[in-house]
Amino acid sequence: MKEINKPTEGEIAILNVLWEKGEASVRTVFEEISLTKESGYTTTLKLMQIMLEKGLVTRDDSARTHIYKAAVNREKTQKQIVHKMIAGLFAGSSAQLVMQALGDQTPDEAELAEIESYIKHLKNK
Amino acid sequence: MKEINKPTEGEIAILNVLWEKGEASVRTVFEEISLTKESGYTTTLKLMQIMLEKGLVTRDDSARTHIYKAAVNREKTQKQIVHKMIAGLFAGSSAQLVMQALGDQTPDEAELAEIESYIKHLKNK
DNA sequence: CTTTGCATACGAAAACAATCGTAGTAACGT
DNA sequence: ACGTTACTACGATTGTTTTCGTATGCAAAG
Repeated sequence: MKEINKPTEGEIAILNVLWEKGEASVRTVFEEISLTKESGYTTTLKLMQIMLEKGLVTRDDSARTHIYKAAVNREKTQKQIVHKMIAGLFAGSSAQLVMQALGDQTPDEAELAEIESYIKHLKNK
Repeated sequence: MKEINKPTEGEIAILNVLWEKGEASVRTVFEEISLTKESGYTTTLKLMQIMLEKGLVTRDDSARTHIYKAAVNREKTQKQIVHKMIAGLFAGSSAQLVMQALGDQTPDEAELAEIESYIKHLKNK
């Protein structure tokens, strides 16, 4: 049975960089994260080491500078978190979440159209 | 200055009960929470006392049994959290969140229709 | 070769969250 | 009136996450 390893907030930030870039060194991740958050290099390093232990990332340590990759699937992880959120905050109604999300910061036309067609797709099932 | 008081998970569970019921005693909240979670009465009590300090709830302590109310707006709080999530986990694309939410656990026809009409509404703006 | 800089490793503190035990007290049933 | 039950208060413990300081090693530049 696969254990549900809910990444922490700090871990998610790191995963985002790895998902985005495919792979990255600690420094690269650190610099990316530093853009929005204030903390030291070794903090990111430590966090990534912990994530390695947890199996959230893998790394190639054949070279002096280790290169990390996400070991968990992006969509799957997102789904986990969103699901938890729907359950906890929206009493199981995904519609509520959706409308909250849409109302929050209206997406552009293209995005709306995308969602619409996705809904059509769902209805024809 | 508007405080960025992000409630913790345990606090959200309590807020949900208060939002749902309008107001409630610790015991009422505790019993509601006990349905899904295992922990002691005083844990809920303590948490609610902390929430009072943080300003997340108010209470009427004129009677022996204190009655609590949520002090933060439900939609606003949901919005805060969802927004944070979109920013952190979906790189600013609410459409992605929406589709993740919908794909996660397909909502029923009624919900889909509701969302559709909501999108139409957004487009005509 | 030596200095300097960038890497990793790791322990430990700090910050935050959740849990519980115990004490004190008001209310209630009998 | 008395024992039992239902509350609140609050300190202390435990658990988790984040943060940093320091040790150590390698490698490139001078």
